[in-house]
Amino acid sequence: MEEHNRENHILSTQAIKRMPYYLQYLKKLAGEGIEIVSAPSIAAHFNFTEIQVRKDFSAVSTTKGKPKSGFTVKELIYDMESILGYHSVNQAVLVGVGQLGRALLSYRGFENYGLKIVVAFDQDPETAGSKIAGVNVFASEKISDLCRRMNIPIGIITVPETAAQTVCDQLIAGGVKAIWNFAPVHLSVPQNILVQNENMAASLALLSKHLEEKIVSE
Amino acid sequence: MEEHNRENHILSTQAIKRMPYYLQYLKKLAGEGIEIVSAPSIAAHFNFTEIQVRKDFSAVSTTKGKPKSGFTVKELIYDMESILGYHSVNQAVLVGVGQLGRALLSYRGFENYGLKIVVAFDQDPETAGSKIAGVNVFASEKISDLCRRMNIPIGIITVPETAAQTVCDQLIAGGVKAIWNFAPVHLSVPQNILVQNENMAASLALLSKHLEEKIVSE
DNA sequence: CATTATTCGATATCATTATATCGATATGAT
DNA sequence: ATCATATCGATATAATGATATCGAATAATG
Repeated sequence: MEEHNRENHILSTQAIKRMPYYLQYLKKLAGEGIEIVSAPSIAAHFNFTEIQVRKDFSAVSTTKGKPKSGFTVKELIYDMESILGYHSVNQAVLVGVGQLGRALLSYRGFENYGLKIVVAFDQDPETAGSKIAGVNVFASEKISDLCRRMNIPIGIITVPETAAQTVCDQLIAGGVKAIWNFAPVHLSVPQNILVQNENMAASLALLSKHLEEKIVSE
Repeated sequence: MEEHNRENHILSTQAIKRMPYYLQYLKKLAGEGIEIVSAPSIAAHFNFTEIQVRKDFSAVSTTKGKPKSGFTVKELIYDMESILGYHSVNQAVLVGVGQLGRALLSYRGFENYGLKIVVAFDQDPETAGSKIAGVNVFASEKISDLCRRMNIPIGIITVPETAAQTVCDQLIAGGVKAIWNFAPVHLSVPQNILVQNENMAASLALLSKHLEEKIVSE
């Protein structure tokens, strides 16, 4: 007799990226009092295929969908939030308190995504010592030491590209496990460290390519 | 007799995303006076395979690489910049002058990527009428009209998620061809309009998934 | 001037991701 | 109760993207 547990359904990288979109929409539906939702209706909203939606859901959901009706909105929300780690909060530090750094510090929404920026760093002695959006800013020399002592798993890099690799090395020296990199450079890191690049130049590349209409689809 | 022109080599979406990284590195090399570069050396730097680098290069380059030596740095830079449209400048408007909007307006680096933000919009009557980083801010009601009159191809959305679809519709009504969306929502648009999402929640999802070590590679 | 080592380009294979097909099951209508 | 229909899950196929293989080219070396 076969056992059907969730572990068979693997969650691909692409699927993970779609989760926040599903989640946002499901929460909106829940807010409107909708309790059951079908894969085809979700697919219609996002312009996905219903098969893809069904697969994505089955990869994260602990319960099955019901033929002819669909999935329970609340359960989907709960399951996705669990999978994405929104129920536990990860602490992060941010390095580089320029315009972008300040914007990220001021964006309180991250806590909904399980991320809390607890400390920031900046090279400028003026900025270091100040407090931005309730977060203390320290001098960059203290990165490694503080990260290690506070056992911080995530580092956010919002420094100019020339400083990015140095900062990255300091974060890793401080024991950080994952790096969210907003500098438009490639960072060299050891195997076990994840670098998540938020490279706007890359997005822009797709944009302008589209405007030239020579692109090959996605 | 077969003709070998560049048109055979198609440029995939993923390859386009890699271009800004190559470009950044190639420019650094050029700054150091390096004139020739090989695929294996580039691959080593990025932790890519040399085959991938070679394929990417051959998809954009007008000239061929030379066995035993490599590619001409200058030519690669020129070809990539052309492909990515950095030589011509696209005008854009930005809607939503909050923290993030201000950060983007202040970031002058976009002009290197062929993007120039010429006008901004905001709902708040205080903000509208002001000037941020040299860019005039107008009231949101004027979006469609101004975009159409100035023939703007790109709209940047940095408003809260509740307002994003409305703004999106206004931009499209104004004739915008591509949208760079920083709001964490799916936008519904006609077929011919490109939406490039810059969803930090999606990146965060991958980050925290990695921290749980349950992820399935990339 | 022949030999060797390195890189190139083209074609082939493999991996990942997305879509299509189809039988099974639940809901609502007759 | 039976039938029609919408949706489900599972398996199969297709598309996209990454990697491996291999002969050809060229620069450096003896």
